[in-house]
Amino acid sequence: MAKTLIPEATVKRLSLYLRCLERLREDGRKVVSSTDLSCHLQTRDAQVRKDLAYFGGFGKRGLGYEVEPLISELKSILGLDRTRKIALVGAGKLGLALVAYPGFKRRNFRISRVFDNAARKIGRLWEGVEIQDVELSDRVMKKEHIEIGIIATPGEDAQGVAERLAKAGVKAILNFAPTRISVSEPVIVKNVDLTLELENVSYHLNRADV
Amino acid sequence: MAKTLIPEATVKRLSLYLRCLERLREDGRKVVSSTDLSCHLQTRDAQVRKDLAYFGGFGKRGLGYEVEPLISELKSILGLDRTRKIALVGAGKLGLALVAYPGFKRRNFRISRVFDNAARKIGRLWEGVEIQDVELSDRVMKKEHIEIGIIATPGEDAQGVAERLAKAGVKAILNFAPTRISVSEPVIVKNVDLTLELENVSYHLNRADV
DNA sequence: ACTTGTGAAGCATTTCACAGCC
DNA sequence: GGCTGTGAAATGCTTCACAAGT
Repeated sequence: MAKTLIPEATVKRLSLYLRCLERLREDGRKVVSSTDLSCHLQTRDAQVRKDLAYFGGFGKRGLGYEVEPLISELKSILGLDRTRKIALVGAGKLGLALVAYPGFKRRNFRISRVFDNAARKIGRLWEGVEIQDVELSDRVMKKEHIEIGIIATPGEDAQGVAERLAKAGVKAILNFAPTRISVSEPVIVKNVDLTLELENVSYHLNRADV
Repeated sequence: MAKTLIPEATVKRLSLYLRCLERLREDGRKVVSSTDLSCHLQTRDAQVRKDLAYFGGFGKRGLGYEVEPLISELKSILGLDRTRKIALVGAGKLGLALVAYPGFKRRNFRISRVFDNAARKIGRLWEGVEIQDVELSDRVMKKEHIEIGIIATPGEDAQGVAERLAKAGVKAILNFAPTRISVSEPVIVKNVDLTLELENVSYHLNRADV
């Protein structure tokens, strides 16, 4: 039913267009051209038009795109117009920083449950959420229909947690642990490896003379 | 002088090969084939061979690639065989989590300076590093030849910090703030937007029926 | 027999260029 | 005049298929 002919690269840029539009809106802009959008991101104007045209003719010829309606359209396309419940496993420094991260709330992502396996952490409150025993996660997550799981454990625990999350009926997993995970269930898995970008930088520094 | 004919996609995979090889080494493997490597990542064997061949004939026909030498080669290509000094600006929850992140140390990235502009944070110790006034950053960074800057401030401060880092002679900037930054100087800028992946997940959940 | 290295083919994405509309 | 939407061309990346080496 869904037309999956849309390039993944296009979908990734949608989020960037949304950010850019929100900034332009704050500056009071009512209408933007594809050229306006393209010069703030690093791409060509034709790319912007083609990307947006995949989802419908949002623009007006001779004029451009209206900022406010386009923001709404993009939010709807990205599914950001409704709240998504998230459970996070691993209440270490990184995990707790993610729970407090304002960028998630701003996009309607709500980390409503936090789990850990360390007795000394269980029961504590963080950002209004109680840290619970990971053993309870299966039941809680099924009952509350939590869609997304975030893994912020040490690398060696990541695979086990991933399998647990998958069994608990999660539809997507975001893995911040520096270990590749694989799941048999039909779950969307995204690995967010914080060192990858640094390694990439290191490579390019190495090449640029010295 | 540098042959820049190497696809960026290849460079990104190099880091993944390195991780995979280190795991295989722990399992006691001495030699691997391109097929071994490809099935752990999600790519084809020919891709692995082509990627590695860009940098030299590391493999032996009929046999495969020796694990230990290949790990060394990849580290050298990625510039991970020497320590890189990093300064982090923004001692909030995310910033401090990054300072403590073990994955960076493991790859020879050393966050040797931490800066903030909040008086109540300045002077505190974290992971053995003193949090310093961001006003001192220019002088300190130039003196210590710090190559990489990490921005972990709120979004509204990111652009200003980026310009400051660029003037302080940094060669690359990793921006964790949810705001696009741009710098005039010839600096490598990488935006690591933690919400991008979540938004991508949200899009795909939206498409997969409900 | 097994596995690399690589030109050639195939596929995906980006850019060009222009018709169509405001 | 300015700007979108879109086929067609160009570019870039991946996969195939096989010669060559061990």
